[in-house]
Amino acid sequence: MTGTRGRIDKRQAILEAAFTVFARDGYRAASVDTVAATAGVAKHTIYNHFGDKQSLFRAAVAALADDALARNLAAIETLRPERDPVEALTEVGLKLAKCYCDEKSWAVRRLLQAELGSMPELQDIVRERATDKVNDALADRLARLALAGHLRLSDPAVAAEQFGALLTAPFDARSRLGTRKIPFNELAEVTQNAVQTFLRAFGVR
Amino acid sequence: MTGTRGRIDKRQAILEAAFTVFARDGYRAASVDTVAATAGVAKHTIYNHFGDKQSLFRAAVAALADDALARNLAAIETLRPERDPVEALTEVGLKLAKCYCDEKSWAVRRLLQAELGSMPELQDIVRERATDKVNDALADRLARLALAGHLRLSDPAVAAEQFGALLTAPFDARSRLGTRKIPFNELAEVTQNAVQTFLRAFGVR
DNA sequence: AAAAGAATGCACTGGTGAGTGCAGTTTATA
DNA sequence: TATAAACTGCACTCACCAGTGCATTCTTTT
Repeated sequence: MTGTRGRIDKRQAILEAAFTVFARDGYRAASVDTVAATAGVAKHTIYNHFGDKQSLFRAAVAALADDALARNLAAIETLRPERDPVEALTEVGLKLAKCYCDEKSWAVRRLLQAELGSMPELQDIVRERATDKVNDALADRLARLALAGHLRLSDPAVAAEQFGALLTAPFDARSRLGTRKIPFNELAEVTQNAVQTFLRAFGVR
Repeated sequence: MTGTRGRIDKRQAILEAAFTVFARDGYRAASVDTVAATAGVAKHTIYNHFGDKQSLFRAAVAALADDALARNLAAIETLRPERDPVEALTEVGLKLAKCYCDEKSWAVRRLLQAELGSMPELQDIVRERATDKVNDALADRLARLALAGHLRLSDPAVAAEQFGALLTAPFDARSRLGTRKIPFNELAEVTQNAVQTFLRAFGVR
């Protein structure tokens, strides 16, 4: 009666393979046989663990969303009110930009958007696990910066929304929706631009 | 030898039906039979006009991209340097936001992103026809505003990029990727926020 | 009116993929 | 060591769908 119900290593291997294959081929074009082959596992094992293709997909996406949340929150932690706001915002911005431009992040967003029609719950899975929490955490930190006298803002939620917008939206075009890898200096440039504009609008100067 | 080669009305009906079905079901899940039925046309007719499923898809997406471009450019026309910049930016912002939140726009972006892997050319089709031109046009107008002394900016391209970011990115979250319809007052609110922040950063005050 | 071109309906091929059934093997637990 | 549970390999069903072939029926042009 130990915790090895379902042989965790296999389950993990399946989840990783599933994400790889789904990300490469898309949900519909990916076959369960391919996932099985990639994971080095019999097709039956997959059906034992996850029941059907949809559930496997949901599980894979959820796992990735958890990952992404952790990395984003870790980045936001860096934003402490006792630091120099320019420096701190730039560092956090760069970290968040890196998260956003991660290959897996692109894949999750792509899969999510593609299958929205057939599996609306996906939206909530990802939003509850990641997006919302990241925005809240960022808003909290910005509020503390404002309280410390480093920013002048009326609504921290809006400020977080806009900081995020300035930081991520430019990459949609620049990386051609994740097709092209963004070189580091461009990452830094966009971050720089975002922080500069954000501080021009909300900084105390 | 008149211009009716291919019976335009049928071709048009097919394109519209194709887009409807693709947008609803996604590229792979949509069957050519369904498109034919929706268009009220025999399957053969589709193959006569477009050759195969992929070409039909490309044609449908391209047609929609042309539409979107026209609407976006029309919106940007409104941005004339002799007008009051706050008013002008707000009006243009609202129009652009409306374009971005249009149901068809969401569908195009969804389909595009979903099929990027299997049809990379799509990216270029849409970018050449719409995105790039819109950005350029916006940058041009912002440059003229700056020249007229209404804005203080070093790089109009970056300014356009950021105005676009502030204007569109918030809707990704707020409309849940196009799932939820944005009520007008929220559209106005986001636009308001965007213009306000943009002018705080780049306005002459 | 005749001929050419489009469009239609229907049946058919060939391919693919989700999910199941089964018989046998490995691994862990008691 | 016995026994249950998990895993494997393979074959099989069933459904769906892109694309084609053909005989027939409009529609347009000359």
